[in-house]
Amino acid sequence: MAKKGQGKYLAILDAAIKVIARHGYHRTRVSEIARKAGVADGTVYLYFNKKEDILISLFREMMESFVDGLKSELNNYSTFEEKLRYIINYHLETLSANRDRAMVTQIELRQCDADVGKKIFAPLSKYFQIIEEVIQYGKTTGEVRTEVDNRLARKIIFGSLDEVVTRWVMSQKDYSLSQLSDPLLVILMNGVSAPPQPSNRGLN
Amino acid sequence: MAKKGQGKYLAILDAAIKVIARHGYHRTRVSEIARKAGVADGTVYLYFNKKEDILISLFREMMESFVDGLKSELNNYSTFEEKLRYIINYHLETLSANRDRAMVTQIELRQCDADVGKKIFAPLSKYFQIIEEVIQYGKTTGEVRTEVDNRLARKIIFGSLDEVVTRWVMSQKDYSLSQLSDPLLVILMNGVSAPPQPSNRGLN
Amino acid sequence: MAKKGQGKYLAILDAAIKVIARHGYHRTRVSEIARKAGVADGTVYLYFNKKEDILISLFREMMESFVDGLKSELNNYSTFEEKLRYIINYHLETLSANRDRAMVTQIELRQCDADVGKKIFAPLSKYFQIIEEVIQYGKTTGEVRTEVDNRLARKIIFGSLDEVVTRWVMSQKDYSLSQLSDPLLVILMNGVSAPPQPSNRGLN
Amino acid sequence: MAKKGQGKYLAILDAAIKVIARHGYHRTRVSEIARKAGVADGTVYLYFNKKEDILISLFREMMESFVDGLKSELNNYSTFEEKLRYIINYHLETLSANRDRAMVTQIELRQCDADVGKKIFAPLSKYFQIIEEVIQYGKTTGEVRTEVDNRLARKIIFGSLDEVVTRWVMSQKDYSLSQLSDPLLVILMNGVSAPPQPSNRGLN
DNA sequence: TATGAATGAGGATTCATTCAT
DNA sequence: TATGAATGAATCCTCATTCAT
Repeated sequence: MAKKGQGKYLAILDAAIKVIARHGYHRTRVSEIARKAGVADGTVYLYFNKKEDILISLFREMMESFVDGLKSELNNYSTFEEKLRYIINYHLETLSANRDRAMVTQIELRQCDADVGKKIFAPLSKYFQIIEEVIQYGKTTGEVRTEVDNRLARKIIFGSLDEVVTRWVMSQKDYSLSQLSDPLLVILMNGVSAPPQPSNRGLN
Repeated sequence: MAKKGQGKYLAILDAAIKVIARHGYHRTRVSEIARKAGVADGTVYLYFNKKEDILISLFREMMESFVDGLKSELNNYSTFEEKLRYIINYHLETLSANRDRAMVTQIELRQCDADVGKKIFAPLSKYFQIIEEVIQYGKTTGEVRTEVDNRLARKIIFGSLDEVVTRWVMSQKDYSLSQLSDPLLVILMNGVSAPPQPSNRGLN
Repeated sequence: MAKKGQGKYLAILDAAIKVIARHGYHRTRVSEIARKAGVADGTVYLYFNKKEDILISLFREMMESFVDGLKSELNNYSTFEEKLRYIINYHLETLSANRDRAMVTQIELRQCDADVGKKIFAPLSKYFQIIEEVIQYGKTTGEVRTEVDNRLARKIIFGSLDEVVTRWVMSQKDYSLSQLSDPLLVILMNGVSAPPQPSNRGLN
Repeated sequence: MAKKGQGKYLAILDAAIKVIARHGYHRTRVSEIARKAGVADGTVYLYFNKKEDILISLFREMMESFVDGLKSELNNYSTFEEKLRYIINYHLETLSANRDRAMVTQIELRQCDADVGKKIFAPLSKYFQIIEEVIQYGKTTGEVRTEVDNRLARKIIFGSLDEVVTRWVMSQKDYSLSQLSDPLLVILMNGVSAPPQPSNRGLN
């Protein structure tokens, strides 16, 4: 039952994702995580100090691999639009690849106590930083208007992605997240408003 | 100690907001809500069936008054842009008016178990519907591109607002939410991208 | 099952005496005390904050009633010897009246952690004080040598009584403690040494 | 880290004395003893069957060396008074030489369960026997009144010494135990009472 | 309606002990 | 002999919920 690889530590994290996704963190008993990981209850405490630490480690591991994966590819793209498209694709595809993982990220990780919140913020803020850097890059290439506030734009981008994923996770339906990438990119780039009419003004 | 008005029911909800905002839902004891509301522990169960119901009622009450307030004013505006501006203003100002309330909405309400999630979705979806109707309205006035997917646009609008509020609630800093209304509107309307260069100017 | 009188508080203490005497404090489960007291597990925590507090309260209650009973009678005696005899009788009879109680006092109460030790010392020291006052009184009546150190004499008196009770508690045999009162008094008063021989010196 | 000498067995006992003196037996984890002894947790179980056995062995070793040391010297004294003085000195000096050791003897060793109590009694009773033999010897030399009950006198002597040491161990103050030897001897020999007044002096 | 003492199921955590190496 | 990772039984305490008053 226990996973190989880096051993019981990963086995416990893997089990935690599944169990927490199903029941929610607070309804999850440590003993159930242990059972699913194929270890004894006490073994969990050789790798984590408290139940809460499982959640925090879970998020840290996920965010780190998420951000690492994102960073490594991002340099392959040279325009802002390509970079943003990549972020959107990466975000949606990574999260839709594993619904359990997404569920933990979107729902469970927000509930926690203030302490947890802070510990979770650190890895998240690296992602924020990357987005803001891309926006800044867009300004240097002239693709992004200079009046745009980097931080606000980042909140809009991240907030949109996050909401899209949240609704997907909460929805029973099984639509594909990736199909939303292109329309999302278009709106983030151009907004929702129709371009000013080429105006038949001149015709009158 | 007990609030007047609609009596103990509201007193309990008021107390719940404060206590949950401070400690988080799961760390909040029913007895603490009761104490803060000035009623006996058992009295809480004359108005609510389970602890969970307090949270659900809390959200329903908040969303209903939120949506009612939004609806009643929205008709005063005749263009899509005005309507969207109003939604943004209303959302940010209503939530920044009471940090405790905002905290409960943004953080605590997401934690709950699947059941709770569903009960919470109903009032929220009314808000979603209003936003989508406004978008649809924008299409009829020609302000919104018809290719824009209503549901996706709604997710972007709501997701952006939600993220802006979430960062505000989590942030220690005390900046004003309202100041973000205008720049947010601009980006949602026009996106982040710079307009195509009139460019061939020099060619003429 | 629950005792009447001052209600559950006393019922729990009574149950605790019996259970702790049988199994020892550390082997005693709170749930067993609760069961014997005829209350629910949680009820114990309405009257005591921690398991440890049961032990402390137990000792405080016992020492207080012990000291109160001792004080009230002690004034009836006017010589040091009578007072000391009364202390000895009272100590031995009170403790032999309830073997469970004695067992808790003699054995279990000494084990505790430093914190407990300190909380237990306060009531005990009242008893020490009474003994020392009686010794001092003996000096004023000329019954006690003035070179005798009050504190040391108190330790000898208390230590002797304590050891006598400890051996009785630990012994399986069922001899009477009271029968030791008189010989104990004699030795404490006169020591073990034979008086100097009236010495047939004069006869030679 | 591991002590030399008889090897790990003694290292573990030494470590146990220190750790138990600091935290108390029940709060002491076997792993802490192992760490302090410089051995692995499992190694402890090559030398002791159960945690409890460490305590019992500890006491047995201490009592055996205590009794051996006492016996060997006791024959050097020929009067009861000298022998008793030696016992008192030896008891107080031996225990004050190592506060950790004393702490374990006085406090921790009393806590244990009935089973432990019995196993501990055997080595202790050798000490009791020696004291009683000395008392009996005092009767043969005429130094001790024959009415004195040997067992009771032993309890008084041991109880006094024990109480003196207990108060010293529990006290924060750092007074010398040895200084109590002489006054203790005087009271045990002669009691606390003043000699009968030669009184009829004035009549002559 | 209102109370709040009482309930008791539930679960995180500890730590003595084992055993494969 | 020695190790120390792994075990899992054991239990204190919390707190949502009930119900006699």
